[in-house]
Amino acid sequence: MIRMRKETDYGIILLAYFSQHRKGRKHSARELALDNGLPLPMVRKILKLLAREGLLASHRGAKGGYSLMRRGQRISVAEIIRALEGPLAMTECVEAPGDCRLEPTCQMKTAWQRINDTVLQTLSRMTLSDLTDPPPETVPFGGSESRLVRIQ
Amino acid sequence: MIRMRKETDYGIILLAYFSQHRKGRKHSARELALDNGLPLPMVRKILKLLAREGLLASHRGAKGGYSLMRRGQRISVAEIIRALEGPLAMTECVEAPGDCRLEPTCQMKTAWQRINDTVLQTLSRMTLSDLTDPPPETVPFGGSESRLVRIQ
DNA sequence: TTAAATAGTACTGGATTGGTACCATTATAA
DNA sequence: TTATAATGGTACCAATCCAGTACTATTTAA
Repeated sequence: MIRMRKETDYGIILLAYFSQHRKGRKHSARELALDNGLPLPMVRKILKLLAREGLLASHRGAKGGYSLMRRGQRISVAEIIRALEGPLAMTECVEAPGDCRLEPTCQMKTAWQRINDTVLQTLSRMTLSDLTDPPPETVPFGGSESRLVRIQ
Repeated sequence: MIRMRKETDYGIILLAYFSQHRKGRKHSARELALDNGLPLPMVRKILKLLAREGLLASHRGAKGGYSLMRRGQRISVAEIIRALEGPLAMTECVEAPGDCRLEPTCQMKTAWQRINDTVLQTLSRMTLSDLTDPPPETVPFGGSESRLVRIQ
């Protein structure tokens, strides 16, 4: 499966909403929940996280809310995922080297490291605004500053 | 996190073991568990799955065991993952279009589809033998039959 | 001073996961 | 023909994880 957590899924929806509105604009948890059809308590939880991780700025008090810290073009999907689910680590040995009992004999470690890096690269190349305004090309992501690399 | 299941992790270790031995050679669950330091019942469970999914051939009876159906170069990591955890679907809407309550209003669907495709492509490009005998290049995976594509 | 907002934290029921157990079936070989 | 070594299928269990909720404290605008 390799399923995203709902938190992350929702988080991306929320951030996309921000990125589609005027840059500095504040949105409250209530507004975001209503407009996106998401459960308010979840939205609250997620926004707190995103603020703590530095993707959103929070404004307390009446007429408060959250605003995007950077423009959508400058926030990568990888960053969002890391903020909401922690570092991308497809196996234990990638996240906590030395913890896995099998590590001394297992020959997969460097392979996993590379798989991980590759997936991470893929997700780092996609920005929030790519999500809302899909770039024209069909094959792998990449905006204007793309360079050539071998695949397949 | 985006963590692999232990089942999948172990499964890849097991398949790599197969691919490092002579092609048609049979290995029993017991042998595999011992040699790789994995719990026998888990190994049994995984082997059954891999056989059902067509990656391994099973040979019942005494002196039985499992053997690889194809050579390591012809089995991709994506395939193994799919066999053990089902189709790669980072969100609900990718796996079961129409089931997500948010789908009518959510604008992320095509984006997720593309993220998914990209990650899947990445994993499809890596073969079992790439894992055991890492290719020299550092940047994204790809064997000899590579073609050019834009990234970054 | 009131109301509207975020901050922090704790909780809960249900699903998923890692791991086990057991019995049926199949095939080898003495 | 029978004992044994193997897989096939299925059911089970405890522990963890996850989606979602609740509550209280704090901050700020009007």
